Amino acid sequence: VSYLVTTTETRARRRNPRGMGGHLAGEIVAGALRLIDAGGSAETVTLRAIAREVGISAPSIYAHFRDRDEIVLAIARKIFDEIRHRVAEATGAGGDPVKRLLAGCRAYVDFGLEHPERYRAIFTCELTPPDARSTPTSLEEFAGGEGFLGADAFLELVRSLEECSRAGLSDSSDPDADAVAIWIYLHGLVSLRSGLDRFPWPPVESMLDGNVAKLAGVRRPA
Amino acid sequence: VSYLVTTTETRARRRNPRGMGGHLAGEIVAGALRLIDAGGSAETVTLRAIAREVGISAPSIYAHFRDRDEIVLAIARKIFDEIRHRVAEATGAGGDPVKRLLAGCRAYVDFGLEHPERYRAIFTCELTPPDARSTPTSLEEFAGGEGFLGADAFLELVRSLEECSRAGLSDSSDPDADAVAIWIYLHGLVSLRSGLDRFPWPPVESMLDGNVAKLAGVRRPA
DNA sequence: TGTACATCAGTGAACGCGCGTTCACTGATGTAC
DNA sequence: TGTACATCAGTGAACGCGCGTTCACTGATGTAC
Repeated sequence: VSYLVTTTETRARRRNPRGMGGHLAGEIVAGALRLIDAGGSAETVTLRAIAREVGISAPSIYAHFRDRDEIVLAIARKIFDEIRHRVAEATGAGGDPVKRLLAGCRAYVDFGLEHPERYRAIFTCELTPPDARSTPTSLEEFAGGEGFLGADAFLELVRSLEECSRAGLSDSSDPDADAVAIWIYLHGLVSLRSGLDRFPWPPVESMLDGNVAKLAGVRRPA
Repeated sequence: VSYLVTTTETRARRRNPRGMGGHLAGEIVAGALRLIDAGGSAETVTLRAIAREVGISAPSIYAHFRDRDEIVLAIARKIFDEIRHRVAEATGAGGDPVKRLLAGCRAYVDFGLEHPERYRAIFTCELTPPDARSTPTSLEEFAGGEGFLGADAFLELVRSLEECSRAGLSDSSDPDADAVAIWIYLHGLVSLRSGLDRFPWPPVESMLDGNVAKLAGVRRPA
């Protein structure tokens, strides 16, 4: 006879004190993030699995979220916030514009490679909140609205490239278009690398700076 | 009283003639592809949904596939074959090496943008067949094995870049690494564009050739 | 030419499961009198 | 100080659903004699 010992994880959660019931919303999002980090795709992270992870019953979630979609949206917002924060921190760290552009790109890629499941999750679920309906025609208009949750992180990139251009450090004739190209490269790097872990990738450092510099029309840094 | 008319789609499928039962395998893969094209993620394409689409009962599938995973693998193989074929066709169409490199990239991207669901599907499901277990250390070793179903299409890219280099048309000091960078760019272009359809993307033509040329270290074509 | 039989392509019913969501509820904690 | 009551944080049981998979089967078609 063999036993399958399911780790019941008795996890003696004690209920929040009176008036602190709102804390559960945070615990729910945190639990969902833990599930994503554990390798589950955005679809494996079910409402019931979250409840199990947090240590509550499934119906308890409905006091804090209208439905499953609202949880997914909350997770996406949180992940995007994290990316934006890390990129902004790197970009604002000082140095000449080229250095700051490259630091921002590094921060973006580092986040993606450190948290491949989170990065993947935000591109697997719906990225646009349901209330954003109009179709923008310019970059500014797009970033101004709430069209794409990650718009801020991307705008940070555009701004640093424009700075390079203004400082005469980039011969980019169209910074907006080149920022898009860089973003495409960064996204491709993260998603291809973490999707194909058996591929003999060159080390990140050797690929990133040089290729971003090429796309940005920037003289290679020393 | 309101009726929900589910299009029962009586689809009078007649059984395959004697000895032609094997045809059903093809119909199953074709049906699954239709489901993917219709917008379903790789997980929405369930065994029962496929059976419904093809017009057979669910158990009939087991005569041709061991389980659901085997169908998914068959689909992935088919899609990769299609990409490889289109890239090889474009690369082999003639012209100077740079022209052929760019044509190959265009073919890759065109496929991805024409069939965003198919492209997404192959990167959502497991890409490595279960029998490939060793971990390669070089590009050649990787492409030699069956490690990644899409290896052939990528190798096509490496070869055309090496040709450019040999013909003195590229100042790439490391064609393998630059081919990786290009692939990353192409993948990023396809997957970001088709994931974010509300973003004001510049037209493909204006982005592709120029940026690939930059990454390849190739003098911009006229 | 007729008939028994094997083969083949595919079915229908059933299984146990996990899902999202609903409903009426419980039991601890603070508050008013 | 004691007690009735409202509020709050969360439950347990149940619903209908679609899933992958299994099992024993059916009914048409070709073949041997």
